[in-house]
Amino acid sequence: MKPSGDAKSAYIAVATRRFAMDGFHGTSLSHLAKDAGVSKQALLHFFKTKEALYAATLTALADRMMQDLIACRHEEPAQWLSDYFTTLCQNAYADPTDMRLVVHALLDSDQNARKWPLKPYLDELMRITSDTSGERAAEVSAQLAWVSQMIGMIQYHIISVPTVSGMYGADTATVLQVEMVKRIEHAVHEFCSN
Amino acid sequence: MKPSGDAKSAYIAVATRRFAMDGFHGTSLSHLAKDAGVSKQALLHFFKTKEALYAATLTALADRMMQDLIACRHEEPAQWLSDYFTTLCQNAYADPTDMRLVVHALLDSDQNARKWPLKPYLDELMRITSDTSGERAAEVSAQLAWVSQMIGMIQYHIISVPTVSGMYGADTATVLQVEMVKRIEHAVHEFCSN
DNA sequence: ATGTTAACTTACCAATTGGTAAGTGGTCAA
DNA sequence: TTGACCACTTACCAATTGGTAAGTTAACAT
Repeated sequence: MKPSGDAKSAYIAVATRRFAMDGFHGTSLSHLAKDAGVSKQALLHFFKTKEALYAATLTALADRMMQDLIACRHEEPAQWLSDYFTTLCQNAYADPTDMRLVVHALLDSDQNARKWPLKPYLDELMRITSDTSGERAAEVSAQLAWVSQMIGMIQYHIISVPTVSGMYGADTATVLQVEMVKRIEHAVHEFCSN
Repeated sequence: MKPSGDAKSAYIAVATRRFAMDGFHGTSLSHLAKDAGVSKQALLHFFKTKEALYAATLTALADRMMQDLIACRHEEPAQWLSDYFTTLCQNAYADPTDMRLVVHALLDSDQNARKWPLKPYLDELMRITSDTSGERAAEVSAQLAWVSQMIGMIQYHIISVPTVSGMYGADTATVLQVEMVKRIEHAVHEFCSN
């Protein structure tokens, strides 16, 4: 018998990739099973429904994003944020899976009121940003706006890469990537120094 | 007999709403037919496949976005951009359909290399931005980066409204909307005055 | 009156969907 | 040795999918 946890997380890994690519509705259990090299019911043994597997996928995503954020910890909040956002963007060029999954999940979020597992991650991000601002830490909405703007800017940019590349060529897309990282650093700098 | 053009565009309107809500894979021809109050084959009479209907939907979207952009025309490019982006955002609060559709289309764009109908719209936006900058109109990628950042910021914000509302309450979401419009104006101002 | 065409409808199709039921074979504690 | 349990498989299911084929109905030009 194979160790249980391994198989389960392997299935989540497979599901993550496919859900990120094709979304919830674009992914079938049969495809997932074929990707994982097992029968469809192997998945349903661990996750009672497709929805449950999707939920597990999103929870794992939230854990990963929180880990990545913590991994960039730095004494200076400004440096922390700058490091985090730039590495987030750079890594997403190599593997856009997580960013795509977040956006897919956002688009799905109306129809079924699912408890959103990314809230702790967002809260932690807002806590860090509140440390950068000396006395004016009052307005929560301003921090939420900035954080939302930053991750939105990164995630949207990542999901638009294939389209931009198709429109203006791979060269332009590459130049745009460099430009975007510069803009991220600029945005963090500007936010932390006023 | 009903006039042909009316019915066809009515079907596109129905499809637009549903594709924007549930994406391509989450929408079935039967649902669309029920929404439109006709049989499934009424749709297939005008659009040979589901893909073709989706493509027509995206083309209509592109036309609409171009129209909205032109409708805001102004002597001053800076004013034009400011007007356009703020009204785009404001309208999207009332009806997020178009913004959601764009994002869905972006996520779909890898798997099938479809000719992207929004390119003229993007080109026009970049033309306007190039008018704002006096002499430094050289770098196309910088303009593309800015334009992509602006529409990304707006579209991502719009699709995240339900989630943010669920996380932090409708009140916070409303405050965030006001904050976001201010940020748009600030971004346009900053871009046009350096 | 008649033929043509456009805008549909009902009837049907194979393929795929998410999910259930009932095993199978191996591991491990007693 | 036995019996429980776990990870998994094969077999099956009703429902739905996108799409085809063959009418039907009404407007309109000739």
